[in-house]
Amino acid sequence: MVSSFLGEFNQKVDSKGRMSIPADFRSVLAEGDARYPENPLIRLVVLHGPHLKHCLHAYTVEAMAEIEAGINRLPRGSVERKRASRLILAKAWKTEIDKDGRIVLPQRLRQQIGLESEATMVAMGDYFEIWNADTYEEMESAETEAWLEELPDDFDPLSMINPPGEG
Amino acid sequence: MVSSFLGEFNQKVDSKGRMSIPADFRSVLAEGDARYPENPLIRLVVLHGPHLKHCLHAYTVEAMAEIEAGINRLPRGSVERKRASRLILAKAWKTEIDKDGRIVLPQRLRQQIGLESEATMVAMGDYFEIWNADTYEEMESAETEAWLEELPDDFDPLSMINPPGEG
DNA sequence: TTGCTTTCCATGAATTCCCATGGCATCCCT
DNA sequence: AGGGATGCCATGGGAATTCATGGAAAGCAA
Repeated sequence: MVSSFLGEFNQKVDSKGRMSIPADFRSVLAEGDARYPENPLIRLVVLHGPHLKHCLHAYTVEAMAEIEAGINRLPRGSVERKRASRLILAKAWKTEIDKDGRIVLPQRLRQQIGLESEATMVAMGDYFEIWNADTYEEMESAETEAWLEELPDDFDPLSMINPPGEG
Repeated sequence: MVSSFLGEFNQKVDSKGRMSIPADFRSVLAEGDARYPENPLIRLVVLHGPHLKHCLHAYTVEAMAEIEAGINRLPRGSVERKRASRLILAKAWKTEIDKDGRIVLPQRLRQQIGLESEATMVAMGDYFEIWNADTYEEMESAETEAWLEELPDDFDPLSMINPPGEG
């Protein structure tokens, strides 16, 4: 059982594109990297397909292996498999966290999500998102406002979840 | 079957944000942590989503695992799942109780509920709430007053409960 | 060389760890 | 029942470590 990403963190991005990965996330990424700790440099995979306009998705190498396995289960030569490969595999970037706990995001990826001086990383369970901090804040407050209007004051998001064994 | 949180406790919060977890709660949290007692540091998860303005919710890791499982049952990539992740997983904070029986609440969480020097922890069955002691006292007395007006003098809250096995 | 990338080191702040204290309840022995 | 001893619990202070971050140095390619 691997633990999942939890929480939300802001980190600086310097002029070289360097960005600290929060310690909490590093430990999850380490769990999902069988090579660790023999090899102390923790790996991760960042997806940046065309469906991701505002943020990048970061996975452990283990979770990425499962995604790859899922693609391999599609019929060889099928349109679906080619499409999935093109959108996922071709748009994946594997890298390592350096000994200071940072990665260097290539300029191309920073541009794609409009990342400048500050990033927000948002846990989503088996992956986390990388946002421009300002963009994320806008999106989130807009979204929160929207559901605060729609839903009763005392709405609890836990009510969105069904108990097990109920179809 | 794990035992549930019971009772209501006040604890000091020092300038570093440290707060003792009541021994009664610790033992419930320990039951809900499969890693205990091999690993003597009991874990817990604190939720602080936007629906929680006045208090935080603290869960055992086991209860949190169920919540995560519920989220994972939602279709991958669905709006519901993303929303639940943003409101729950991204607003969750996993920590450990140190060997002195305390946790350190990050400043950000203390601010969210206006927690200063004294906290009240209120058992709610499978989780407990963390309040600023003053806020809780006000809220509770106001609520109690309201109930006394609405409800008949001889109202027994136990009447709200259904017997088991009756659908 | 020139520009770009990677490696290494420095620092301040924040966090975690470790030890000390005092209160309260319990236990035990006489 | 007295009265001490014991142990757990909540709380405080200070030391040590980790973390995020900035800058310099060193490699590499064009």
